Amino acid sequence: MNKSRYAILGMLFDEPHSGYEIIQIMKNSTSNFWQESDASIYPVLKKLEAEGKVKSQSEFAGERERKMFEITASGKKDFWAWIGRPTEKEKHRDEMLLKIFFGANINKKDVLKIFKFKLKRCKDIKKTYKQIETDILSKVSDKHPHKIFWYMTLENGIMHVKTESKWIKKCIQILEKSKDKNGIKFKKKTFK
Amino acid sequence: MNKSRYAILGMLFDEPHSGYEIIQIMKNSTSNFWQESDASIYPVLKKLEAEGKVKSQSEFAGERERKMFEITASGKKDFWAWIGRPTEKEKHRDEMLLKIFFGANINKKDVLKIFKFKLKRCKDIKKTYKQIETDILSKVSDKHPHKIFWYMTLENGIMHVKTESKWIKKCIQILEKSKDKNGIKFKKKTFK
DNA sequence: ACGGACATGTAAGCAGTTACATGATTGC
DNA sequence: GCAATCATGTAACTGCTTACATGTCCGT
Repeated sequence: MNKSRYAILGMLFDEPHSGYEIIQIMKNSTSNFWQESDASIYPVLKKLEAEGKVKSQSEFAGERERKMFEITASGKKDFWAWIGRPTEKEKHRDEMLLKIFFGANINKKDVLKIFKFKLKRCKDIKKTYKQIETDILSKVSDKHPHKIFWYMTLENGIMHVKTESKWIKKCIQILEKSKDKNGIKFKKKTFK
Repeated sequence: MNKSRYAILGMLFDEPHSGYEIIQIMKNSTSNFWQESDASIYPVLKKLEAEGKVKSQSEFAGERERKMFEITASGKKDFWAWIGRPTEKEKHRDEMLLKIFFGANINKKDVLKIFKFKLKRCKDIKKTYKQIETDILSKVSDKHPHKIFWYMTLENGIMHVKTESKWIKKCIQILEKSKDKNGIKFKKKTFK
């Protein structure tokens, strides 16, 4: 339970939230660059409470319980300590790039299919981002201290998805111009 | 053992390699978007062999063994089946973006530190990419069927790292222009 | 003689996911 | 009356990493 705890601590920084709320907030705000599976939130919260980083209090709406968690002073200290530590390099795996890397072993049509499939996904993502911008971010007051940072993370997503689209289009062009290299066979070493 | 197997199968497509060689090749070529820890290669190779996707033959240089693995027809079939399947969305976690998302709870100086730290890392990565381009890629013959695809994956890295740098510089500018919002305090809800 | 690269593996552990389990409330 | 959403959790599994274990060969 290494990084999830800081995501949760950060979510609780301004005001108390229930586990369920944290899940919803993450889905609507950080899912672009940070997501936890639903089930993982509750055990982490439990552990954080045991360590005194958060404290909880149950609210009831009728019979239904809502356990609200509040960050403690010790939790804030942890959060800031994390902020101060150098950000670790993330090992991000890109399955599409792996496929493209092996492109010479795939026929051209299939490579193009991979590109076009991804391009479509990029378009969808771009649309989602634009929607977040108009539906959510633009409605937040400029005085809201978080707004500038929420905007930054969104902008990061927009810029990268545009870059990805540009790269794909460039690759498609290169591919379509290139003669099909299927004729040029590789000398294959095999034993037996 | 889900995706690693295809990375390995792909590496063996043209010619047999030992586990150790695969590790080296990955370090020098796909580490940008795909990496496996050293220890993970051997068990996967073992499993692939048990499934008949690769077959091995030991070579000896004196006492030292080198187990060379060759892909089988069944392995190639698996590889192509993977190529044909839609590429899964990857959940990539970006710790820096998470920190920035919580920027309102951090003092401005520390946010700038996070940006500048990442900017330096971007510069280093860019340098590495350029080195790969001049030291390795430019020396590969244009007729080499893999070259075009190796170039594409490298170009992807270069474009994204440039985008990231651009984004960071933009964010730093925004931050430096903005008045320190520390005065505007958030109404904090706490219980008790 | 010794460190570093070459070479292959095992064991333990952990972070995170999927699937499961339970039940209340709201809206149609 | 039923589906969707609200709400909290557990259990089992899996994929991956870290650390360990062993030994050879080569250059200085």
